[in-house]
Amino acid sequence: MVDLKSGQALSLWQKSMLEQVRGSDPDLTVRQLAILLTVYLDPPPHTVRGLASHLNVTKPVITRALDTMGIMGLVARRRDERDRRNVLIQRTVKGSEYLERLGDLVVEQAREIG
Amino acid sequence: MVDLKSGQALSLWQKSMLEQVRGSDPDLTVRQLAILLTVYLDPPPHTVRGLASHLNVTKPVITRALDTMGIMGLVARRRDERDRRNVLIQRTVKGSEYLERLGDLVVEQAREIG
DNA sequence: TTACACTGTTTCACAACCGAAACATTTGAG
DNA sequence: CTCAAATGTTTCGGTTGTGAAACAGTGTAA
Repeated sequence: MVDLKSGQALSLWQKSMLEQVRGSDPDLTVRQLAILLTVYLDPPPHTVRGLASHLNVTKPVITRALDTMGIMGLVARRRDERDRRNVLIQRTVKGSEYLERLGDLVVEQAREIG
Repeated sequence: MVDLKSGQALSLWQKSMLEQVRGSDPDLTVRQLAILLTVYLDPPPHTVRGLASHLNVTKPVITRALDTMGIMGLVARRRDERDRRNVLIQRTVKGSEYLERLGDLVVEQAREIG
């Protein structure tokens, strides 16, 4: 299924990056995208601390990325009622749609290579 | 060979993004990465004008990205002697190595999925 | 030669991101 | 109750990227 040569991998990345750059949507940074993907693909719960550790970045990086993507409607925050120090990061409909489009886009580009 | 499901595509992206973010190398922006990949994968010659048109961004974006990546040693600039208005963007050994690593990294993550 | 068209670059004011450190809130242990 | 530990956020100073517009250098055609 997924047997990728190095050259094909780079070509896939180029095509996908180009699609994202050319589009009118505001670009997400690489870090923001990594956070978004982790929130949607890894099992919850997701906390600021956990994401920071997982990505090997500082906590403020996560807070700021959540601010930005929160405004865009791609993720939501909620306090953990069991331990009110924690903030739980949650998925949104808009975020799901965004990633669905991204996935389809990559698949599309992959098909053009094979 | 390359038959990617949407979920697999997103998982591949997540893993690759995480590898890039976690690394100590300074992150390239999505735009910078798109430029770098285009210079190395599409046939030369590459000009500022051409890249700007290809990525659908303004010329200063290309100039600045080339400044940054030039300092990093990932690309080089040279004036076109046939038409000295043009600047030709050239590959470097360091840039080749950088993309080689990126390609291997994506292939590696793809293998873990299949 | 003179005027114009075309390159890539620089400038401007502004917004976004960064790491480190200080901060407020909440929890839990003594 | 009190104080230390843990959470996420905000502030600080500095760096980098942005679009629009002005810019300098080069080619081209009248």
